[in-house]
Amino acid sequence: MKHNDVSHTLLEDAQELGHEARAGSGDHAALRLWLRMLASTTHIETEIRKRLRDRFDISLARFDYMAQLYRYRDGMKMRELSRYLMVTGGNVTGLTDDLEKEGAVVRENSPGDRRAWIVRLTPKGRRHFETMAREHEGWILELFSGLDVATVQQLYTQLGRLRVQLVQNEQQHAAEDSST
Amino acid sequence: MKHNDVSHTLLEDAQELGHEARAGSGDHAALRLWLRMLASTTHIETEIRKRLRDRFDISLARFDYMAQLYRYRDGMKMRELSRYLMVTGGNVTGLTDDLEKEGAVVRENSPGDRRAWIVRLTPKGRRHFETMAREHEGWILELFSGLDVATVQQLYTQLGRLRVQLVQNEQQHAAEDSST
DNA sequence: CTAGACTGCTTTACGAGTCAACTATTCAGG
DNA sequence: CCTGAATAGTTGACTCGTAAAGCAGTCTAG
Repeated sequence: MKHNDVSHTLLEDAQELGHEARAGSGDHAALRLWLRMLASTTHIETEIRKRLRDRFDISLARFDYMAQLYRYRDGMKMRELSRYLMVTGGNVTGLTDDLEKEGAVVRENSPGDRRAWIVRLTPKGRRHFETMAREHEGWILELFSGLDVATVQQLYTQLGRLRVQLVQNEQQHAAEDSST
Repeated sequence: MKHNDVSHTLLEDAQELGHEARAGSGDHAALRLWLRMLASTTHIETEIRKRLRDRFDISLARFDYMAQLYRYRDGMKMRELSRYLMVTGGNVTGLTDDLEKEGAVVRENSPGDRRAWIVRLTPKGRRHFETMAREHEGWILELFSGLDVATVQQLYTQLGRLRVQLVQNEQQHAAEDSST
C-alpha cells in the first residue's frame, strides 16, 4: 500500500492528504501549514465523533455540552452555554430537550430572571459523562501517542501563540466594524 | 494570559477558549494539546467559511470541490472527487448539479466506462476559482500573520509527524479489523 | 457466454445545525 | 411609572451533509 510510485503520485498523495489537496505548488508556507492543520484536526475529529457514536451512541455536540456543564457544577444559563459551545440558541434548546428527556440534565428557574433557565447535570448525567470522558481521554492519548513529550509541549505553546494572534485579530476586526 | 494558575482560572479561560473547555484539571498534556488544536482550527475554519459566504456567496465545500478540480485540469471522475474531498457520493452529485447549472463545471462522458462522468472546470469556473483562491490565501496569511517564520515552519513539521502517526494508527486499526 | 459480484452515480429519507420570527421578560430613559 | 429597546428561550423553515437503496454498466469465474 505504498503511495509514491509513478506519474500520478500527485493523485495518490492528494487522496491521503485530504484537505491538503487545496494547496497548489507555489503556495505560501502559512497556507500549507493551515491545510495540514486542517487535515489533521478533521481526521482526529472524525475519528472521535465515530467512536463516541459507536461506543456511547452520542453526538460530539452532546459530549461537548455535557463537558461544559460538568465543569460548571452549579449549572449555567442556556444562553451562556450556547456562547461557550459556539452554537446557536435553537441548537441548545434541542440538545437540552433531549438530555432532559433522558434525565441527564434538569432545567431550573433562574433566580432573578424569569426569562432564563439554569440547566444543570443530574448525578446520573455526571456519572455518565465521567465514564465517557475517561474513554475519550484514552482515545486522544492513543491518537497522539506517536508524538514525544517535547513535540507535544512545543505544539502546545506554538498553538498558544496562534491563539493569541487569532483573538487579537478578532478584536481588531470588531473594532473596525464598529467604527464604520 | 497564562493558563496554569489556580482553581477557577480554569473557568475564566473556558469562556474564551471554546473547545478547550472540554478539559478538566488533571488532564494529560496530549488532551490539552488536542483541545487547543481543535479550538484554533475551528476558529479559523469558521472565519474562512464566513468570509467565503459573505464575499462570494459560496460554501466551503464548493470551494474545496473547485480547488480539487482546479489542480486536475483534465477533470476527474466523480467517485475520485468524492474520495479526495472525503464526502459521500450523493454529496458530490448535488454539488456537481449546482455547479453545472451555473456553468462552472461540465460533465463529460468517461471514455471506456459508461457508468462514470468526468467532471471538469470550465474556463469560467477556473477564472472564478482563481479569484477566490487569491483572496482565500490572503485571509490565511492574515490569520497566521502573528506567527514568525520559524514557528510556522516548526508547526508544519511537527504536524507532519502527527499526520504520519495518524496514518499508521489507521492502518493498524484496519489490519486489526480485517483479522477479526 | 453468462451469472453474480462489484462499481459509479442518483435519489430519498433523515440528522444536525443555522437563521429569522415570535413570545415573554427585563432594563433604561423620559 | 411607561414605553421602547434589548435579551432568553422556543419554534419552524431551510441548508448541507450522511446513509442506504436502486439502477445501469462492468468485471470475473466457471
